[in-house]
This record gives sequence, structure tokens and C-alpha cells, in this order.
Amino acid sequence: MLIMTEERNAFQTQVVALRRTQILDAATKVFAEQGYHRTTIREVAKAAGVADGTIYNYFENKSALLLGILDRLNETEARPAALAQATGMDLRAFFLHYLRHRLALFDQQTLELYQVLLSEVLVNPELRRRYVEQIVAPTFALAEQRFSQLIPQGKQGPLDIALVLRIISGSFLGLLMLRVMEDPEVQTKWDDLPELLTTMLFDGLLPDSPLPKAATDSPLPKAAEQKEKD
Amino acid sequence: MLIMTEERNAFQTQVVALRRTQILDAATKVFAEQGYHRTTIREVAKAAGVADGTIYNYFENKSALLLGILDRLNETEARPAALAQATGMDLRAFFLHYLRHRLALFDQQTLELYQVLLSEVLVNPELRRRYVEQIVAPTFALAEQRFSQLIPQGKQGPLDIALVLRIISGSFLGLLMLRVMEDPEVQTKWDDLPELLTTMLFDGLLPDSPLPKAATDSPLPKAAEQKEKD
Amino acid sequence: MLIMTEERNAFQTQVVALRRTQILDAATKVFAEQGYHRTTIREVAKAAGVADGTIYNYFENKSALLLGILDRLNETEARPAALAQATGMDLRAFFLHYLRHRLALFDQQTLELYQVLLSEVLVNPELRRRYVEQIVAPTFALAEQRFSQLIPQGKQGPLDIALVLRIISGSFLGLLMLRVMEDPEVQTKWDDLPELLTTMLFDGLLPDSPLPKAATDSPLPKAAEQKEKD
Amino acid sequence: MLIMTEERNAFQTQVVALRRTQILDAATKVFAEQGYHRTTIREVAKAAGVADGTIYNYFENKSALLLGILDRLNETEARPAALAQATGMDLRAFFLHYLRHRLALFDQQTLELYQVLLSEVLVNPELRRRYVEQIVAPTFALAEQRFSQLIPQGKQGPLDIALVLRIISGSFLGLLMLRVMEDPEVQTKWDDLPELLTTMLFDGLLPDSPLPKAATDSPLPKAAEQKEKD
DNA sequence: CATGAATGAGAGTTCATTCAT
DNA sequence: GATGAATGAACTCTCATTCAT
Repeated sequence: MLIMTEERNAFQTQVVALRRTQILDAATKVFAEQGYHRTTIREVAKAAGVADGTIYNYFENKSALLLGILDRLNETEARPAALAQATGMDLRAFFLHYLRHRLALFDQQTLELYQVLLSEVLVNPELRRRYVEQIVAPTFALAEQRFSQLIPQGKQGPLDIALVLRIISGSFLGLLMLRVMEDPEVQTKWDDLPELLTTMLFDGLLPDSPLPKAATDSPLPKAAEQKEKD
Repeated sequence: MLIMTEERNAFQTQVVALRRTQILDAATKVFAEQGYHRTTIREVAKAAGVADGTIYNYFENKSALLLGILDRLNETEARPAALAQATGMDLRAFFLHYLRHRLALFDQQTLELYQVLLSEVLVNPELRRRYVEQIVAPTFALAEQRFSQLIPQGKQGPLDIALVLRIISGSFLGLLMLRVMEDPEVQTKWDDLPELLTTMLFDGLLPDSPLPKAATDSPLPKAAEQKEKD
Repeated sequence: MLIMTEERNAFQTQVVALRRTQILDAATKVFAEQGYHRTTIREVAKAAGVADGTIYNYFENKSALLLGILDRLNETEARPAALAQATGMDLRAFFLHYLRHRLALFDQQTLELYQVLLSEVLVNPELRRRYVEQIVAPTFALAEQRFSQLIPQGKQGPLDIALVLRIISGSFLGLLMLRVMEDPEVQTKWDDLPELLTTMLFDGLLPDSPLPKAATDSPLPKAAEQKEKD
Repeated sequence: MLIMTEERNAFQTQVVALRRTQILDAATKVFAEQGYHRTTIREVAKAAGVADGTIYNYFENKSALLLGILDRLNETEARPAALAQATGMDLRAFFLHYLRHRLALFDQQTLELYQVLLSEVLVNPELRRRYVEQIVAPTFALAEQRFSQLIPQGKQGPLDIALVLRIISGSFLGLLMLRVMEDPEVQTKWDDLPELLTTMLFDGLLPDSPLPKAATDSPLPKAAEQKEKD
């Protein structure tokens, strides 16, 4: 029985999307396990349950698999930022909330994926370009905007927000690398990091007693934190 | 005339060391320029002015070149930390000093080398193990020790020093990656980072006015800084 | 309403013929443009506006496309010979007429097609067999017959007509190749060739002004030849 | 024992030349047997008794093997032209001499080689360029020069020498193709072609009776020729 | 020890052909 | 019959590594 062309196309589009997903899933898995260079197209194909050549019906070449993985990551990454639109928080609460959310995302699988991606991003210019364009830059842009909104009036004076954000993101990225490097401290205390990072950034490394910020802080930071827990 | 065996051996040892250096210099250069995987042994050999096979008299395989580079890095890295033994500073001054020193080390060449090393560290378990063992762990150990010494009595209470150090190192590592990714903010304001990082960590993200550090800062930070410059 | 089986078959036959034509047209075009080996079935299919697989309903494999092209060529080639049946000419006039006709056929498209066909004929035994069987041999047979008729009585004595025809055809074939090789002389003076060839063949290479070679021929050609033998 | 650098280099150069020869011999053989496209690098390597990779130490890629074969042909082709410098002949004698020489060169092996080369020349632009540059063009240039010298004063009037040469070369090339196509006439009467071609070109297709050469020729050449015919 | 030609396993990629829909 | 995604054999080429000189 003939299917209407439209339905047919829609169906085909879905099938194509599924195949891509199937292949990218497989690629993600084997890349995460063995690294990009150590993995052959044949292994990806086998993991995906397709023939070698089939992969080339969906991706131009091996490197395009990485880009494809990146693009998917982009889609899943975009949302946390959206989620973070939560209103009614002060900067500290928002910050803590956001960090918790981000760090919680990194299960073993995701971690290994980042491991591969970052490794290649460092060394593959095209991938780096896409990574910066699709993920880094938009994230910074959004973050700068939100930050500006959340900084209490009359505070932002001395600090270069853009650069502050780089430092924060940098510490995030760096912690990711340390975890990948299996640093025992970071591994075992991963879940403590959001609080610690927040405390450090808002109270400083050497909080005085009487803490200067204690007075200006939102009255119930701990309570606020508890509320936001996803 | 024959040379005494001992002298001969000493001579030989030196020759061997020189050859290794020569090869590692070449490897560092070409790896930094083109990345590890894109570089062939032949290119390393040509850059070193030796034959392909000669490299295998000094290194077991291509991957051992990376390990060799790492080992040398280790030697040169250990010293800045030692240098930083500068006394008579409070924590903040020391911190600023140390950061300036470290960031200043990253000229283009070194940066590219780290780019390659980090890329492979993420993906090559043996290299990672060595990197952690030789560089990361000792650095943290030393840092923890110095930190403990420098933290004023009665201050370290609530903070997990080990984890704080990870965050600091992490932000350092992460900024490195952002710079490698050619983030324009990080690239252009690289030299502002030590001050900003110090300010953030000691004064917090939302410093009160009147700024607390104005009062607590060491009287002559700039002078102190200048003195320490190697 | 059902169609009578016969009509149906006739219709079907026509459809099949049209499809074959459509595919061969496309194949001719793309082969001529890119060469046989550089062209993929997919490209032929796209040019024909059908799916890859459809081609295999009409041709056993890629090589059969060449055979198909050859067969069609055969049909169109047969006719010029028929055309040339023009009567009332002497041999020289007929010859000139025929050459003009043949050479005029080689527009750019046809030329490129021959380029591909000859290239493959040289190397593909089956194609060669068919080319010889269908085109070369019949052409020679017909030509020999017509030649015999046209040669004035008492003239054909010393010459091996079959071989003479090979030489004539050969020069034709060779000029084709030189043109394909973009020899500038042949390219620019293509239209002068029929006259020149006719003159050469009928008047000889060193025509006398009042005529024949009889008087001017070198007195001892054979002797000269014998001496020079390397 | 150490060899002087100079000797060493000379030796090396010879070794390299030998390897190239060895590989080109193998390539010539297998290409001639199976055609260029049907032959894999592995087969060439096996025929040459070396490993696959070794071929790439001497030739950039598969196509370079064809160019290499062409270059060698060039060297061997150049000499016949030089040989033909024989003096003291008139045009007809020279012509016959040259044709005999050229046609005699085509043993089975050489023929098959031309088969492959011509096939690719038709379709591979780079090869064609080199073929024209190295062989066709110089040959025509030389031939035009010699022809001009040999044409008796006051004769060259009506004929376009360049074009005449194309026709002659063309007939040669075309006869080659017909022989490759296993035309029985050309195959069996290959050795008669020089005489016939010469006769045709100098006496014309329809020699008048009384045949001029009949008178001046050695008494029974034609008769002899006829007898030899299969 | 130095050399660098030889090696050959193995990689990414292509594409003629098949066949379920 | 038409489709075109799937197939996987086969190809060219690379390059880390070896080893005779």
C-alpha cells in the first residue's frame, strides 16, 4: 500500500534521525571507552550494528562523528541554561543552584564523553571552532546577561564580569579535568564542590570574623540552597 | 688511545643524555606545532637531525616521547614551586606572586606543548598516571603544606584545604584551556588574571565597599611582586 | 479495465525501451564528461532521474552500460555508411564525400564519447569483441565491397584492398586520438582533413604539377630501402 | 668498513635507480597483462618482490607508476628518431626506413604496454599532458624539420606539412589500435604495412598504369609481397 | 650506535550491487 | 518495477617499527 508522500517523508526523516542517533550512540560509547584515535570506524559500525559503509551514509567522515556528538551535546546543554532561568533568587542562590545542576549531570558516561571531546577540542581546530561557537560562546553570553541582572545595584564596580565568568567556568572545566585524571579528592568530594565553590567565591578564601559579607548576604542562604535542590 | 672505561662510561652517559635532549627538543617543537597524532616519527627525526631509527635507540616508541617530554616538564615545573618558597609574605601576597609567576611562564610555545600534553593525558592512561604521579600529586602535596603554614591561625576552620586547592588549580587549568580555545577575553586579559583571581578568592565575588582588602593588603604588594621576579 | 495482454506487452516493451534510452542517454553524457571509471552508478542514476537500483533492472552491471552505448552507436553508425551509397561518383569523389560526412559527425560530445569508448575498448576484452564485431568488422566488409565496385577496372591490381582500408581507417582513428589529445594542428584544421587526406591518397605525397608520379619518382626506391635497413 | 661518502652516494643512487626499474618493470608487466585499473598496488608489489609500502618510497602514488613508465618509454623512444638521422636518403627511402623501424619495435610486450598507456592517456589529463609534451610534440617537431629538409625543392607548395605529419602519425597510431583490437588483417600483415603505406603515400591510391615504380622497381618486389600474404 | 629502506598491518573510505519495502 | 539504504569487499595509502649495513 502506498503511503502519502508527506507521511513518507516524515517517516523517512524519522528513520534517518534514528539511524543517526543509533550511530552516534555507538560512537559515543566506543569513543568514551577507547578514545577517538584508538577507535576504528569498523568498531563504531559494529557497536551500532551496521556495516562500515552505512556510517558514511550519515556522516561525511570519522571526524564528523565527533561533530555530531558535539551537536547533540549542544542540544542537551542548552536546556540547563534555560532551566537556570529560575527567578526570585539572589546571585548566590542562583549560583549554587546552577553549579549543583551542572555537576550532577556528569555521570560516568558523560564524563568519559567529555574526556574524548576535550581531548580532541584541544587539538582539532574545526572541532574547537564548533565547540566554542556552539557551546562556550553562547554560554558565556547568556551567563553575562544573567549575571548583570543578578548583581545587586552598586556592586559590579570593580569586577570585570566577563573575566570573572571565565574564571568560574575555568574552575569548572579544570575540576572536570582533575576528575577525569582520577584525582581522589575531586572524585570523592564531587558533590561538595558546589557549596565549597560558592562559599569561596562569595565569602572569600579567608572569611573574616566578623564576616563582611555575612551582613549583606541574603538572610537564609542555607535555607535557600535547600529549596533549590532539584 | 683508549679511554678508561669509567671515563668512557661517563662520557657515554653524557652523550646519551644529550641525544635524548636533542630528540625531546625536536619532539616538543613539532608536537606543539602539529599535535601528537598528526606528527610522524619521521618529522621528529628530521627536526632532531637524526635518522628515524635512531629515535628508537633512545625511546621505546612514539608514546615514550610524550612521557619523556612530561618528565622534563616535571623537572622544570618543580622549581617554580620551590622558588615560591619566598618568605615573609602573607597568604595573599604569596598567592598573587605564585599566580603571576605561573601564568607568565605560558608563552606561546609552552602553551602549545600543554595543549598537546593535556590532550593526550585525557586519553592515554599511562601518560595520565605519570602526569598525576609526577606533577599533579606532588604539586598538591607541596601546596597543601605551604598553604597550611600560611593560613593565619584560627582561619582554616570551615574550609577543606585539599579541595580548595583543587578548585584553585582547576581554575588555573580551565583558564589554560580557555586560552587554548582562543577565548578572546582570556587571551587579551591574560595578565590581569592573577590580580582578579586573587581579589575574587580573598575578597569574594561581591566585595563590600569600603573594600576590605584596602585595609588588609600588604602595604607594598607591587614592590614585593617585583622582588620575586626570577 | 484490463488491457489485452498483447497490447500490454507491446506497451511494456516500449516503456522498457524508453527507460533504456533514458539511462543510456544519461550514461553517455556523464561518461563523456568524466570518463567511465570516474563515474559512479549513482551519478548515472541521478543524471537519468532514476534510482540506483533501477539501473540494474535494465543493465546487468556497470560495464553493460558501455555495451549498451556501443550498441546504440552501432545503429547510428550504420547509417552514414548507408547514406554514402550515393551513386554516380567516382572513387575520389565518394571518398571525399564520405570523409567529410564522418568527420563532421564528431562534435565535442561525440568526441568525448569516443574517448571513453576507445579507452575502454583498449582494455576491456568483452567490449573490444563487441566493438570489433558490431562496428569495425561490418564497416570494413561494407567498405571493401564498395571499394571494389568503385575502383576502375584494371586498377586494383597491386594493392591489398583490405589492408589499404585499414590504413585509411587507421588514419581516421589516429586523427581522432590526436584530436582528443588536443593536438592544436588537428584541432584547428579538422575541417581541412578530408581534402588533404583525399589529395594525399589520390595524388600522393609529392604531386607533380603536370601530374603523376611516374616521371618524378626516385629511380631506385627499393634499392635505397634495402641499404638503410638497420 | 666505511665507504667514502661520494662512493656511497653514487652507490645509493644506483640502488635507487635499480629499485625504480625493478618496480616499473613489474608495473609494466602487470599493467600490460591486466590493465591499469584492474591492477592493485599489491599486485605490482608482489610482482616486483617488494612490500606494498616500498612502492610508495619510490612513487608518489599509483598514477605515478604510469608516468614513470611513460618516462622510460620516452628515453627508449627518443633514440629511434635519432637513429633516423641517417643521411643520403631521399624522402621516400627515409620514410620507409623509419616506418619499418618503428613497426618492428612493437613486439607483444610493447604492444600491451601501449594498450594500457593509450587507454589511460585518453582519459587521464595529467598523463595525456605528459605524453603529448614528452613524446608527441617533440616527435612532430623533429619530423617537421626532417621533412622540410627532405622535400625536394619546389615541391612542398600545396601541402600543409604539419597536417600531413598528423595524418601519417595518425595512421600509425590507428593501425596500432587496430592491431590491439586484434584485427586479423593488421595482425597478420603487420610487416607489410611499411611498404604499403609508403606506396600509398608516394604513388597514390590509384597509381596510373603504366605504374611508374613497376618500371623502376626491383623486378619482382610486388610479386614477392603478394606471395607472402597469408 | 646511526642509518634509512623495507616492511606490512591496518586505517579510512568508496562504490557496485542487493533486496526489503 | 522503482526505490535507495544497507552492504562489505576491496582499494589506496600511511607510518610506527625493524634490522641489515
